[in-house]
Amino acid sequence: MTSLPPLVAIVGPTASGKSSLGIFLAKEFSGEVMACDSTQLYRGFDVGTAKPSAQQRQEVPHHLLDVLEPTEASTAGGYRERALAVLADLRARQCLPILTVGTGLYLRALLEGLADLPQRSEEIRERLRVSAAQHGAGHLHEMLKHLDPRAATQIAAADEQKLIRAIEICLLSGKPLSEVHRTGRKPLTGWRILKLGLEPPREALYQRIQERTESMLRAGWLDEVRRLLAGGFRDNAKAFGFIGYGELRSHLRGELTLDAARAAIQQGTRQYAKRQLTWFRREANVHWLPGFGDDSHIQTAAREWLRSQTV
RNA sequence: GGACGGGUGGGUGAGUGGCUAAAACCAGCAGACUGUAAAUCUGCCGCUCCUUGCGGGCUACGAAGGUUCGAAUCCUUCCCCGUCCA
Repeated sequence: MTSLPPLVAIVGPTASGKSSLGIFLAKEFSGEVMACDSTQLYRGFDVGTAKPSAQQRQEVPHHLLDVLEPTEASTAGGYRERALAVLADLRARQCLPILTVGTGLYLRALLEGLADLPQRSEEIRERLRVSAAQHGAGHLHEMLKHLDPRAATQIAAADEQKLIRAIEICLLSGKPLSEVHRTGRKPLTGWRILKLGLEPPREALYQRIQERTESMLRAGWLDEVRRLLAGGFRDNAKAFGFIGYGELRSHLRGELTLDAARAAIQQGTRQYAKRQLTWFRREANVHWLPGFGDDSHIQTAAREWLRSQTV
């Protein structure tokens, strides 16, 4: 009854095997993989972001990897634009898009659209930050209360990052945030969205994170960091905030033992996986599979489900 | 053998007679999140009962006794750990 071409989105926590499942499904259904991950966008950050290998990328075309320099900032809006371009291309070639989704916000931005919000302004942010530092805690929240009382009730007084964004929008648009939020949101149309979720048992997932960290280190993660540091861009390059990169840099500087760095990475990754699960649980219409994406039973189940959806 | 210092909830660690189921931080769990999202923030966090209440009961600050209306906090003995002296 619907003739719209399907679009598959695989959601799941880090280390749940989204890439493997994506490649498997791409082969089965002659599709191509689109990463939906804020970190894999960055060139040069490969091992630590668990980017698909060169070989995997040869087997199946991958999109939205390696499109940013470490010093560039990725944003949900930017991702959406790039993704729309890729989708147009895949549609023209009648390829099945398969998104491997680590970054829930980016998927939502793509599927549901973003409101017509002004982009960030570093000048305003700087001013707000200075003002916050001068006036102390609670100041930004008070400010937002004046600009948009409704929005203020939804953002915690301590959440400086979100407060700044909200105030920024009010100032730039001249309207309250809660009003602007309701305008201009354009959901993705022309595709039939099929969402698959990977949710392995928590203990197994944590075990896998443990092991994957080890194997990333064996695979030359440290050398990668060394190379990036030699690249000489500024310390505050956003990508160095990704899990592990900061820790390994500290280790290379002799501030952290490798054991401590490894433990911190594993812990940070577990916490990240948890947050991803919290986000994805709210996602509507996800067909959940209770295991890892590289498990053949799960792959079969995914394939059968997709078949049943795309007859 | 002697002299000090110390043993607190999963961890670090505050607390020297009642306001203490015990600060703070970490870990853990749950949650929020429309342009930094691998980010940022929130709640819960001994066990248990129900009529879910700033409710009740039980257990808890190395162990055992004691003082006191009341002890993690004072006293005694014992057991551990650290440093120093022999």
